[in-house]
Amino acid sequence: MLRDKSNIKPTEAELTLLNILWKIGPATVRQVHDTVSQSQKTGYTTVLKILQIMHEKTLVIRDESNRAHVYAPSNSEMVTQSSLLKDLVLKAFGGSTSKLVMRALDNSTSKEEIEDIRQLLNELEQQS
Amino acid sequence: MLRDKSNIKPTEAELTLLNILWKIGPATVRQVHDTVSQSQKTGYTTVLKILQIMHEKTLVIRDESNRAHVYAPSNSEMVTQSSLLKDLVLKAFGGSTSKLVMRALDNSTSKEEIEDIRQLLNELEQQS
DNA sequence: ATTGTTATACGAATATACTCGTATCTTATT
DNA sequence: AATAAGATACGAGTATATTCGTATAACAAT
Repeated sequence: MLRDKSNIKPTEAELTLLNILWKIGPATVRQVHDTVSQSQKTGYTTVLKILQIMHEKTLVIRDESNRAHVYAPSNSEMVTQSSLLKDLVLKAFGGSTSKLVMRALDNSTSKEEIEDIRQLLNELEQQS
Repeated sequence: MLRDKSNIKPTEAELTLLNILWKIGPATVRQVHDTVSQSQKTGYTTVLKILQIMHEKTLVIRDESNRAHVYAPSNSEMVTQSSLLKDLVLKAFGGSTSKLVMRALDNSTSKEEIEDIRQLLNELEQQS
């Protein structure tokens, strides 16, 4: 069974690096390593290797025109977030998005957040 | 670093079996295997082994008073769902639950679901 | 040109997840 | 009692994820 390239689920380490690339934009291994090192101890070649694997999986694209390759995410943060949510909805919420949303919303949700979500619900309703 | 027992993340195979246990209630390996077999081909001893591992991880409890042990989830579906969501919020949404919720809600959300969520928002607001 | 710095490539060690065969034990049936 | 059925335990093979050391190549500085 061939995997749908558009729907590869990044592993935990891969997601960490994707978060960095979304934040700082296209970057070299050095830059990614510097950034990730601010929050956790990781070897340079570890970051390199993971980016290489991500390239094989087409999770990132890379520009090899310079000696230090420049990596960039293949998919936007939005697309990846949607994909991860879809996966979780299927595996833990019986396919029901509203169940997931209702579970996500709990007492710790602030008034501002509640208002933001209300606003979005209004917009969604008008569209349909 | 010791792991918080209440916050162990089940793997994909483990979550499949947990879903079955939540649905059919406490069950023997045979019953779980019969159920999982309805949707996928899996060996009996594979199910057995995974349940044994889950027992070691305290993801399930088991009653050994009869020859065929009876397995039951340690945590409710609700608690596990919340835990998985919390994990995803941290790893893919910068810790923002409302970002996750807003990403989860898209055009495919039905009017009924929208109304359900509105209702929940009202209740949350009154509580705080 | 030689040396030092910095890059990629590659292989290997380790950890975890998943799968299943075989051994062994318990209970039921003849 | 002997056999069959059905259960758990255990070990091992395979796959994937993660980590990093070492080799080698590219470039810079002297």
